[in-house]
Amino acid sequence: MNEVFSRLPAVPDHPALEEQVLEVWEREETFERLRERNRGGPKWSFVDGPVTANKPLAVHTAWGRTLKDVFQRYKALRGFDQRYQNGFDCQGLWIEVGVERELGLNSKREIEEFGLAEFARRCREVVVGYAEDLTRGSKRLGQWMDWGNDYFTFSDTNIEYVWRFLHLVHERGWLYLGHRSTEWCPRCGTSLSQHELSQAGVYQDRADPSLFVRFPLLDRDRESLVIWTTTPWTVPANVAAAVRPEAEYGRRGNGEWVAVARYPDGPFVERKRGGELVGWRYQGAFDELGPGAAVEHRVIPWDEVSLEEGTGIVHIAPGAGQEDFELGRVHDLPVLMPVDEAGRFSADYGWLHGLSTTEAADQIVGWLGEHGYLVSSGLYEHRYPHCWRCDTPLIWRITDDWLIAVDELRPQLLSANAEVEWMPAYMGKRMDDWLRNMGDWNISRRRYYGLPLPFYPCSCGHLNVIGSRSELERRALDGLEQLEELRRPWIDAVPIRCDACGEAVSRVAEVGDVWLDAGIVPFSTLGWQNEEWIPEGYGTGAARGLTTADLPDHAYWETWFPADWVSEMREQIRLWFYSQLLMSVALTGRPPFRKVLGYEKMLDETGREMHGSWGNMIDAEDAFARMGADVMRWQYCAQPPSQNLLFGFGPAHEIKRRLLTLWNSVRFLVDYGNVEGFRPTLTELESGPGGELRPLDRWLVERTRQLVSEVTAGYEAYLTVTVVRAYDAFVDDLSNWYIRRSRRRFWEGDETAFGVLWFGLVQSIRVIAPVVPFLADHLWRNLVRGACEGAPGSVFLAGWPELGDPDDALLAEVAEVRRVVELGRQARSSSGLKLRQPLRRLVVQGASAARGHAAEIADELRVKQVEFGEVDAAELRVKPNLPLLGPRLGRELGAVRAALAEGRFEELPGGAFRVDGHVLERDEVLVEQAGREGWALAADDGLTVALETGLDDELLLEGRVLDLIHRLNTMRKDAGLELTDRIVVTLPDSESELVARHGDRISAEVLAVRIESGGAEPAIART
RNA sequence: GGGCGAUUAGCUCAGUCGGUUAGAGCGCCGCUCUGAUAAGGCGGAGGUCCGUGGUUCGAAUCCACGAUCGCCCA
Repeated sequence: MNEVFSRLPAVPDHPALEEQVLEVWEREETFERLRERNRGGPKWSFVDGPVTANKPLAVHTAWGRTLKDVFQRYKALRGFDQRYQNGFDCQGLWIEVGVERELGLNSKREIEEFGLAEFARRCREVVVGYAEDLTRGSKRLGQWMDWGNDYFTFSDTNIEYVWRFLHLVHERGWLYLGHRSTEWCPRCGTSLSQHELSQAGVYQDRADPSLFVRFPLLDRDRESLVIWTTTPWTVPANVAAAVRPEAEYGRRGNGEWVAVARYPDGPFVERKRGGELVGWRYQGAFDELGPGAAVEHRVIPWDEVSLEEGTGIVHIAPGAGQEDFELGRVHDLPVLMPVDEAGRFSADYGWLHGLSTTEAADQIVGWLGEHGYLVSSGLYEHRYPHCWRCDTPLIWRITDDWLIAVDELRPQLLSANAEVEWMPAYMGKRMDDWLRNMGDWNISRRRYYGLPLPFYPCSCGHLNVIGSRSELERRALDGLEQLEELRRPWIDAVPIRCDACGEAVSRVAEVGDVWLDAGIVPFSTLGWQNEEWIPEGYGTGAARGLTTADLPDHAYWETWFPADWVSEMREQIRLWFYSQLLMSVALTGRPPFRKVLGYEKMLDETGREMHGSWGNMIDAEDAFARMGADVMRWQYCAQPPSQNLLFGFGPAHEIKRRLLTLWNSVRFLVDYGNVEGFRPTLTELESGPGGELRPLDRWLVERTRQLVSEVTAGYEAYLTVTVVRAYDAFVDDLSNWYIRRSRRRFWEGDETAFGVLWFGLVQSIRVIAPVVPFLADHLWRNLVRGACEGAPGSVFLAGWPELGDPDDALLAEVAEVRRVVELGRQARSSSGLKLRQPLRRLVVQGASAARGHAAEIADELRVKQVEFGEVDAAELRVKPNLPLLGPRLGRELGAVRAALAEGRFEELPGGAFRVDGHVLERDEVLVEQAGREGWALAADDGLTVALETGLDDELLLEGRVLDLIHRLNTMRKDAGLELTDRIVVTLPDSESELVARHGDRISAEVLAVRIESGGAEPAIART
């Protein structure tokens, strides 16, 4: 016999099933057909943030990719035309540092010796390799993207678009070369931008030396200033000491001056206002080494001097600290910069020459001690910034960096951000805070593999900024023939003619911040201001041969910009979301996205950070193999985005069990549907199930409607957690109410029940498909495609169910029935009467809506009769209806409550009560019943059920029948019989009364063709 | 140092507009069902709702202060 549905194994093998589905998608070009189907439909624009191509897919990245895929799939099911362009981030420190490590190079000098051209080629190879890895992993995750049509930020096209932006920035007068103190990574040999410093992991706890240093005063005999520092290497750069003018300072017996507030116990032999100390001159600790000797060290005033830590006298080294530098400008202090790009002391510093800032620390402390400058030293634990890439502690150096002034743009940025809908909302506030407080954008990096800054400053004072490749070619004096890519080292060999004086001028050595590369994406990939559409025009420079992406024309940009939705982790607020916003506002005055979904951090399942070295990192491949992509996706989607995700195999196990309920429900339909020859009707997905619907059937249909409307609302709000929760609740209702209540109908072949169950399952599979695409499509193929003529081959080609609004009254009715049943079970449980023992009667009070479902309740609780009415009980419990009585009685409520609790009330006709001098109307109280002999009661929220516990011979006999049926069915199972096998039952003579009175029932329940008598124990045999 | 958020059962978290006996999942214990069975159902133990004070007839919920943790900024 040909079965309509394929049988399902008892437990799904997710990874195997997913591989199968991937093959089908590939073979049948399901994704291409979906895109074809939606072509010309309304547009939904999503722009994918570039993923750095420097490692294979990680479970962290898979979170974001899942969210992107879920909403793209949802929108596709709703008929939206989409772009599906994936992107890779290909330049910058991430890439460089990885290659540097791989090549065993450890400084900029070694990279230059290795050769920049070869270095660039190696960087490209790494990007190509990881782009392939990431693509493979993302496909395995189920992400539907236009793979092969990706954007790569190292393409010349992308670089040109950034140039164009920088050109405009220069025209507006926002570009400048800043001479400032910046955070500097001595290992990488470059400064860092403010937003690089804002990345997670930059500020780390760290124990540094804590030094109290004495500077002898020049004009005051045997007196000195005491300062405090945690960076010994900055002491040789000291030029001043700052005091708070209005604070009080005191001199100790040994001549040391400190702030009184820091040492309230004194004793001090002399006290002065800080202002009186200003101008005092002192001797630097390292003056004899050279640079310090030429400096006049003096005391300066500063209102910001902290009286919370240190000595209240602050060591000022403008060459080695940010505030110091700013203060130095105000007071016109000399700048001593003791260390070079690599953080090593320069030749001017005598015996310190060549030492790094960390190597020098101990020696400096020793030297200060030996020469009488050290008061004391120890260790100090504090948060200190580290390089986001190589973890080296940062230092401060004075550098000339290219910056974009943001003050003029700031108001526009703020108003643009106000138009963006952020989810969760607090992330929008974070962006707002950042925009209000951010400083100018440092866009230069002294590195190699990155966007070449198109700046050509001429000695005549004119700054040439090149805005495009053609402009470069037009103005080039030399080197065009060797220009492989717009990249170092090739571009450095192309000097241009200065616009102002006509002299030859070279490019600056710096490359650009990676966030320029990423921020320009909504322009460079969509063809902003591009006159003519160029097929495969994006694959230029380093991206040549890697992608088939076109460079579209401006009309296309107009169609797809701004993005309707973007989604990345919270960190991107100050990174990609920011750079995009700034570039977009500068170029167009508009925000580049309408809605943003941000999400928090991923941790391991115990709440710790995942670290390779801690052994708690989960490899994506491992997760695919052991939990499967659907389970991973479910785990991501079940997570409120405003909270950290605790990811792991433990939660995965739980999810598998939950998905098993769905699986079991489908399996139930498949098994019995096959047995009974059920054939679903495709049109019923639109029209609703056919046949004579019973109340329970109508309930499942309404419940399905409710699910579709809840899930739709969840997707529309970009909240997957709502979707997952609604789905979970639905499956529970379908399985534990509809199927359980209807079992008998299924094994009697009730077409209507099959149709209704099929309807509920299929509709639910359709709406959960974006979250678990593999499982959903697998089940769709079984339940619909294989069973219905002309059915769409994939759930993703079936559109979205349009079922209308649910009937809330019916849903509420059944909810009440279930409450009654739950209370009934409680009552049974409390009286110790198991369900296999039938009981005579159940009385229900306070559940009028459930009245029409008496038969269901009776069956569910195995009682002969259900009555609705007053529970006649020994004790009446009356509670106040607080929302009504609170406002009415106010202060007297307490006494009334107490009186009710103690039973001091009088029942009045019509359901009212007299209590403590007040008359409480019927609706102002909640009445419950409690205990009476021979009854088991359970009550909750004004609903009471009473179960009659008395047993008579007939009930006892029926209990024995049910026990026997149970026993025989267990024997069937133990014997491994099929659901349809018929048996002969042999029973001992002691059971003859059961057979005589209930023989037919027993036969029907255990599928017996006849019952024989004999033996000492019941036995069965297959016929 | 400044800002934001959090603190509820052993663990992870819900808790609507202030309302009656504060819930769920997992884990634990017991029971139960047996035609979903490597499942399902019910019950139990387990709570100083971070602390203190205030507002209110009534506070996990609102306010103030404090503690601890996290995040962001410096």
